Amino acid sequence: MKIASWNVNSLNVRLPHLEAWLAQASPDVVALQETKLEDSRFPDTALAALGYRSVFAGQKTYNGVAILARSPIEDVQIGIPDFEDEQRRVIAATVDGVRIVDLYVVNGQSVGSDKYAYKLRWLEAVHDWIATELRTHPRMVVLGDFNIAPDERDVHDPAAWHEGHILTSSAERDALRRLYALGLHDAYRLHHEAGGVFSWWDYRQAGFRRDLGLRIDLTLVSDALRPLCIAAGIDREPRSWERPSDHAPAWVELAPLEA
DNA sequence: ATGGTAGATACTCTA
Repeated sequence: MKIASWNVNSLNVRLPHLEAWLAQASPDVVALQETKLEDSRFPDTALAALGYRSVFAGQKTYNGVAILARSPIEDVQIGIPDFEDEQRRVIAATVDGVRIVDLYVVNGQSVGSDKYAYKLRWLEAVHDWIATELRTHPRMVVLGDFNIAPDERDVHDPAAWHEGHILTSSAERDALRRLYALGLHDAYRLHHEAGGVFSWWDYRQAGFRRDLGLRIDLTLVSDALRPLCIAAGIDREPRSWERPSDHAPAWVELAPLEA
């Protein structure tokens, strides 16, 4: 079972990229972020033609998340329960017995800003919700654009991306460690100790050509799934295509599950 | 070097 995450930065623009990548990578489940589409405009018919069901929670201009799957998608949850938020950043559902939690984590703008405070509040709410959710769904994958680089290996220039910068600040990394403490494991790191492999490159300053990236798109597997996680990776290729998203797809492969 | 580019919307915000 191959499960992937991709921040497409406008599904309206990136539908051809998504279609091409689905055909070549053949994932079973895909979590999308930054679809930037109202639900009435979601291309569910085009995706169904490729064999994918879809559930989605979008809005105009900003945010927007979706889960695509070849198998039936059950028990869909939109947003964090008991956390008021107009921004469409969370969708969860069960596919083939695995709870999929798709997150588009708040960017945070700059350390100390109102948006940064919102990011930390939001991460706290996610933590408390996931803690509860794990009790009923021990087989869980939490994935998406985390907008946090876990450690120095995930940053092209740790001197520039330090503890006072968004995406690498101490408070953000502490929030990520609190998710790990629930029994969630960075699947990419389980299989790759070395750093220098990234999932996001700024459009500016020829970031991709110079490989000035960060690894901020993560797939976390629960304790129960960890022994079944047989591979993980980041597919850089779509970032090199014409008019790309600024993010590349990240994926994990799970061995077949017992019933 | 406080810029740069991209997307959506409406002449600016977010990332």
